[in-house]
Amino acid sequence: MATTDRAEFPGEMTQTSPRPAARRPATLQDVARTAGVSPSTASNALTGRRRVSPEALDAVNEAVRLLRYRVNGSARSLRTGATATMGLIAPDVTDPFYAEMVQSIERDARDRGWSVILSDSGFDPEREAESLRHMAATTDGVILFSTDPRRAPLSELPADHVPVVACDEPIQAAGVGAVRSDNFGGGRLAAHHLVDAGGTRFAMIGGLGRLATSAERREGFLAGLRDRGVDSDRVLVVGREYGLDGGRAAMRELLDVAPDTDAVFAPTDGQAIGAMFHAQQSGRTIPDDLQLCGFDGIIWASHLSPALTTVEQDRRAMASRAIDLLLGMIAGEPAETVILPVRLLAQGSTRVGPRPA
Amino acid sequence: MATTDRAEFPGEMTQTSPRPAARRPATLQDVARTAGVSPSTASNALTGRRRVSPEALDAVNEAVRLLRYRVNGSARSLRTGATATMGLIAPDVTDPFYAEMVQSIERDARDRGWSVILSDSGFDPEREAESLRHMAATTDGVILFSTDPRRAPLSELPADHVPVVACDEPIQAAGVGAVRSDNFGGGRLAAHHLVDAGGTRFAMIGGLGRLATSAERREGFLAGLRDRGVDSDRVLVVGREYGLDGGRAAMRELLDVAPDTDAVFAPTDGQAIGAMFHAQQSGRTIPDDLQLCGFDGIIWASHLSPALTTVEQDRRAMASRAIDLLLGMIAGEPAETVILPVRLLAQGSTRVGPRPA
DNA sequence: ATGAAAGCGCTAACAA
DNA sequence: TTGTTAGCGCTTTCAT
Repeated sequence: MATTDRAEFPGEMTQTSPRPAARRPATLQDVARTAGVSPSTASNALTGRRRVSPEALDAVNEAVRLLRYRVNGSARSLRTGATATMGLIAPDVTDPFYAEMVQSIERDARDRGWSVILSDSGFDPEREAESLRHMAATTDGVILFSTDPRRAPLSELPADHVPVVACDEPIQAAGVGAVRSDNFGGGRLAAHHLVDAGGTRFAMIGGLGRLATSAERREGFLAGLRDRGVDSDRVLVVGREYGLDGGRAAMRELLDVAPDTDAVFAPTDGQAIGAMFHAQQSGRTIPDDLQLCGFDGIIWASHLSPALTTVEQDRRAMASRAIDLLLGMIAGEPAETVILPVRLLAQGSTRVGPRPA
Repeated sequence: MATTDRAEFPGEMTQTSPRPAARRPATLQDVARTAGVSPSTASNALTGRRRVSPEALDAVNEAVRLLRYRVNGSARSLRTGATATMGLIAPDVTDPFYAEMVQSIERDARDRGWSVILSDSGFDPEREAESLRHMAATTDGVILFSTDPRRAPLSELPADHVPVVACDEPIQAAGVGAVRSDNFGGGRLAAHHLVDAGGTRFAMIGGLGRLATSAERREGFLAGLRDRGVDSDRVLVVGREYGLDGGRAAMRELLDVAPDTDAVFAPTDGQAIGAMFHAQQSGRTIPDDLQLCGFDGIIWASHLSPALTTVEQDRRAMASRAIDLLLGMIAGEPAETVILPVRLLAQGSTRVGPRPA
């Protein structure tokens, strides 16, 4: 590194150079010198934070092109205290719902000139807290799909608090932004639909899951059943694990305990699909023997046979609102809570209910 | 920001403070002062790059705890030229295969103290190149699931080349590390299996996809058929789009052109599953009417009815080998190419072939 | 509209 | 083993 001296004998240049001339990357100083302006003018030309004469601007841009200059992010961050990087913590990027959210958020962020550091918490509050702590020190803000809201991991953060937007999951802490769907309303929507489609013996699988979201959807579902005169005390609620396997297990338990169930709600599509697979492999026909409604609206739901009826979340909107909110908070605006509407996507796993006259 | 002065009148302290005392985060200087040592000793105590007396070590650690010190990554990076951050570029994190790879890589990296900046290229070489360029300037190395190997985007990088490991996809460029499965061998494995399971009229869907991986698997498949005496010129190869929709479209085309096909290979599970959905919805029974074999071994493959026979890639191994390789290259070791073995996961979408006596 | 100069927080020569 | 000091590349007063 320190041996920047040229070879003293031409012969030495002929050595098998494993790498093409590894020149020191150009600095802003180099650009300024080449452009014939001062470093501060070069800086202002590039950042646009101060007006610069057209000539200077051109000269700087030309020098940048010539020298293939790229700003040194570390130096800029050290100076300004900002990194143009945000953290993103999700419980399981293998789950299509989170995967879609990650994709949308990352694209949206990049389009605005931001980088995204990803962390998969694996539904583990420890990992989540550790990632959050790390990101508090290395990013300008974090979008968090929290795994355990009761833990309120934010209070454990170092004094320098990063802006945090809680996505999908509520978090009990002041100063935290939040973006999520109308989970209660969605659960209620599912209940109404299942009743209208002719369900008579209702159950919910995955209704005991650790995510607060699951609880909200469950309460909405039970309330929706009550709206229609169903005694919600008689509604079976089983299962707490997420994903296909969680749904399978819950459906197994359900068919064991209450084989005459004919209308089932699941708080996530992953669980609903796992449940559907198990029910079908146990010989049930959907929707004839059993009607099923999920939540999320992941792409897979629409490809299955039958396609899964589900309460669709507007993932794109959640992503962009979360970023709007986070960037706003980074810029000093106050934290807000955004609740997005959901809609019922009626597909083959439920029968269309009797049309009202 | 600049007004760090205390309020001159006690009364002013009572103003509604929107945020808890936003103290300046502690610096290493602060730690050194508190611990009663020099900055360099504090630095060495924390990084372990030079031996430090036990007393000094204790004092520094205590000061760190006391002041809740966290190292300023920008400053460290500016000084050392390293960021402890790697880039990860994948074409579509919504595809379970990439999602699983991203999850494994991220976990593995974090366990080793590295952060991961994610970029979804959306199968777009432009986005891919742009991300690569950006990461070349902000990370210490990149793991790249390239979308278009012929483009050889690496040659366009600025002179300062980051170490790059091409994962899953080959890249035509010197000095690039590579980790991928034995795609040719896997395709051949699929062919043998389908023949042994009684297939007679073979086809491949998604065999025209843009990824080089698809071509390798195709060639292996055709070679495998030839091994068994099948005239590979008579094997239909259709479809170029990825994902469930790509597989659906390809199967539609196939059933249209050659409805008597009874054994199909797809180069990715996503395509295979889409194809299976379409075939089933067109009234075919799998495996009775049509046998199907995919490639990747994603979790969904094992949940379907019937479960999808597939050539399984060792995703965990790919992830950890890619990171090993990348960290090695960052440390100055030469680029290598690692080819990992695959195995056939025989499930319900193919009939078990006649056992050889 | 421009330039000179200071300094963000850290690590690594170098000296002791 | 420790401390002193310089400087990584950038932005930003402040002065012109």
